[in-house]
Amino acid sequence: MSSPASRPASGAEPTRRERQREATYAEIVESALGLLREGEDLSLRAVAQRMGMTAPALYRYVASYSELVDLVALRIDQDATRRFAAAAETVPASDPAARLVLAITEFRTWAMTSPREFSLVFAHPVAEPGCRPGEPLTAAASAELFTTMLHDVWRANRFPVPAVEDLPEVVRQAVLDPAIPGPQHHLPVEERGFGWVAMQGWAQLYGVVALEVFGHVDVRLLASGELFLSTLGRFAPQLGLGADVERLVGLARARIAAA
Amino acid sequence: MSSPASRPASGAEPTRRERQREATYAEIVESALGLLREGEDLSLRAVAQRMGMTAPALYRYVASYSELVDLVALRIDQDATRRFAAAAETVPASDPAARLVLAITEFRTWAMTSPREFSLVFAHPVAEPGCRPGEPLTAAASAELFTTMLHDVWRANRFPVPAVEDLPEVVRQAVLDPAIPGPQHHLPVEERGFGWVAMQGWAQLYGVVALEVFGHVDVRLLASGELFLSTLGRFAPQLGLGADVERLVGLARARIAAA
DNA sequence: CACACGAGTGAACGGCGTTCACGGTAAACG
DNA sequence: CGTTTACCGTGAACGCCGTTCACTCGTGTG
Repeated sequence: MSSPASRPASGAEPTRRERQREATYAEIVESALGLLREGEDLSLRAVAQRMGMTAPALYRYVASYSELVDLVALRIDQDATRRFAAAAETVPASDPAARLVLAITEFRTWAMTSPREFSLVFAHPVAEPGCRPGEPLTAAASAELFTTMLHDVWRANRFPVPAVEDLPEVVRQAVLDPAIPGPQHHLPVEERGFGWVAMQGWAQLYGVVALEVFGHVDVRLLASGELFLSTLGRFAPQLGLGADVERLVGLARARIAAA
Repeated sequence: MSSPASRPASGAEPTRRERQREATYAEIVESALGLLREGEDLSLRAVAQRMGMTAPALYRYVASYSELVDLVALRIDQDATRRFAAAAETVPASDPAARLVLAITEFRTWAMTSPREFSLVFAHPVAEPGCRPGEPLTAAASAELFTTMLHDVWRANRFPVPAVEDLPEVVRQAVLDPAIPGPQHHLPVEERGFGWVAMQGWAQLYGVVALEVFGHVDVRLLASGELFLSTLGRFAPQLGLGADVERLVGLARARIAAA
């Protein structure tokens, strides 16, 4: 059954074989990404062929096709998150609202230009038979980034968040023990209401982007991104950014136009 | 290439062969639905076997596997829409807001209990390689239903909608010539701003439901539906239902608890 | 009656995920 | 040093898939 590769844990330098193995892992994911980028189907055989190997050999590294997909999805999420962060960096840290807006605008642009990658990461697990909702995806780097950036906004302007004790029971529990890593863990208990606002914001963002990517929006509206922008404009005031809405939406519009 | 079945258009009664053919069509879709319901994989061979036929025979009815999927998705959308409408009917037509809320709550419940059907209809086209965003899906019965119900709310309370001339250029064009059939077509031009509100509302609803179905929400929050309810509560005021929010959210909460 | 056409079949092709028995090569050990 | 062991990769095979093609019925039409 070959347990998931006996990593040296914290042992000293990795041995030759281990380095080799790690390199092959990387090449597998890289090849898979290449396939996706070129519009090819993602399959074990195709990945193997790209590496000059045969499909069964890949089973020394992944237990199944779906594990390969998970691996790739994880990597896509990480790469994309780096890209979102880079978009935010184009503006000084003293303007956290602008950074947040640029990052989520980049999220939308990325999703529109890489729909297959997007759906792999964000709409993947449900297509297979015999799966129930629940069990959140591992790919959460982007969610953590957005939460952190929203947290920066909150640190700057302390927009109002619901009191923990006013939240419904289940929500309170979820907020007090967040499933996704991030800055919420370090918040004092009284301020954990922030997490609830973050979830709602994420739902808004994800919703409009998914709707656009999956083709449920009038084609003529897609390029302009007006639906996305209006969602942005509607949510910003809840983040204490009411006075800044026009500037922020303008920022997002400019970035969309530039893409 | 056998154009898509030479229907008798508006000709008198259908001939024997045509009735037979129509029945087979129906049985194909029915068998496919059965497979989905039972958690089996959807495949031409499986559908054929279920009907006591062989796979190649299906090519007399559908041109390809993906056309079968489209057919099934269309049917799922229709069935589900009937279900949403039935949920609305449990409350008098004099209370359009309650009807709308019950319908979309049923939409969420349906999506959560039939995730594969949901993703077939609402997250389908992007997974295949070589497809660009755009070209909206045919499955739009549910969208039309929700728009109509929102329109009923608007007729009752005339909540404010943006003036057509205030809308961005592309939005105005889309609103003046809607892609989805519905009551907007019969609206006087000055009132077409309603369509923009409808799209935004649909984006909200779709977003939170998709997020939940695709497992990007804390498991503990799923059953209660609090994220959905809070989205509802946040959007209702924009529909001139500010005074009614508690009642409407209560209605939705009760229906979720009952399911 | 003869004809044409529609529906359905079986065989086949290439591709897929996956399993398995087998070789070779590099590391690990005495 | 030699030997053992563990790992990496192969080729063949299985059963599934979508799809094509030549073929056979049986029915409806002229």
